[in-house]
Amino acid sequence: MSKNEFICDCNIIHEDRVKDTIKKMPDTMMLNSLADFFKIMGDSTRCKLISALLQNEMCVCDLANILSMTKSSISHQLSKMKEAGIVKSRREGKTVYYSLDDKHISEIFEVGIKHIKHKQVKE
Amino acid sequence: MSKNEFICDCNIIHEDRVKDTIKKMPDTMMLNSLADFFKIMGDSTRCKLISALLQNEMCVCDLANILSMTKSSISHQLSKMKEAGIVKSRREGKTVYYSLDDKHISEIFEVGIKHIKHKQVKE
DNA sequence: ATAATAATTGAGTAAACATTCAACTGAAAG
DNA sequence: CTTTCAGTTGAATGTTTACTCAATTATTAT
Repeated sequence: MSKNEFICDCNIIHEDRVKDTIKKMPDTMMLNSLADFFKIMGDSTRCKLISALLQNEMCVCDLANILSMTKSSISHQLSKMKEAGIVKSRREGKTVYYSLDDKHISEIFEVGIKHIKHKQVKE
Repeated sequence: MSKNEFICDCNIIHEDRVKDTIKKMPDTMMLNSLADFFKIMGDSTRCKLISALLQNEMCVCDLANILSMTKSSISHQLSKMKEAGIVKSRREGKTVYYSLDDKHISEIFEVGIKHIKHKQVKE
């Protein structure tokens, strides 16, 4: 394999390791989906919404009060989370109730907390 | 509790549920840390780096080749990931080897993939 | 010493994104 | 029918952030 096959600006150091790694890595689509998913989790407003909805199903107004934010911003975030398959909603008269749409979310929260504690130990 | 105690622009609908939820939610610091952690995971370059490092310890040059990106951008990302406690590095001569710094990362990846499959089923 | 190479760093730029504001829907009550 | 309230939506704004480019550091070899 010549150096020119590589697009980047440097010489390759460990060809075998590189080839082996590329072979074993998940496909790009999966990695992009994963990144998109974590991107949705990676915002403190959305993390707060998730942790609230882990306790109870609630309406936009409730959630806005809990986070001390406007209904508008909460609604914007909920709609992103809904599109990402994290929450679902049901309407009851004028009120729209939101709840989590995936049991894995609590699992992901727990593992995330584990990581944070792992990090704290090292400091 | 009067409506004025709430800072947001709306009337409260389910006081009991709101109070109960606030009581049970993790503290703000933990939720912010969680969000920061997921934010680091929420980028496709960093997800690719993680999935490469799940296979092998590697140097910046290897990783740049695998991702077809410049050493500079890889180095920038690795330094963020290091600060977040996700990767660690060791120098051997001119070469710096990176590897994952937390066993939980693979667990988080797996749960993330579970979520994506859950979502795909619904579509 | 000097050259060469791996990696880092800082400033600059363009894209992505969270919140605000104002206007608008949809449903229930008078 | 019109008023009221919960929620949504789109445009605008300010911030964050990923990548680029150029310069610099650290290490090894000549």
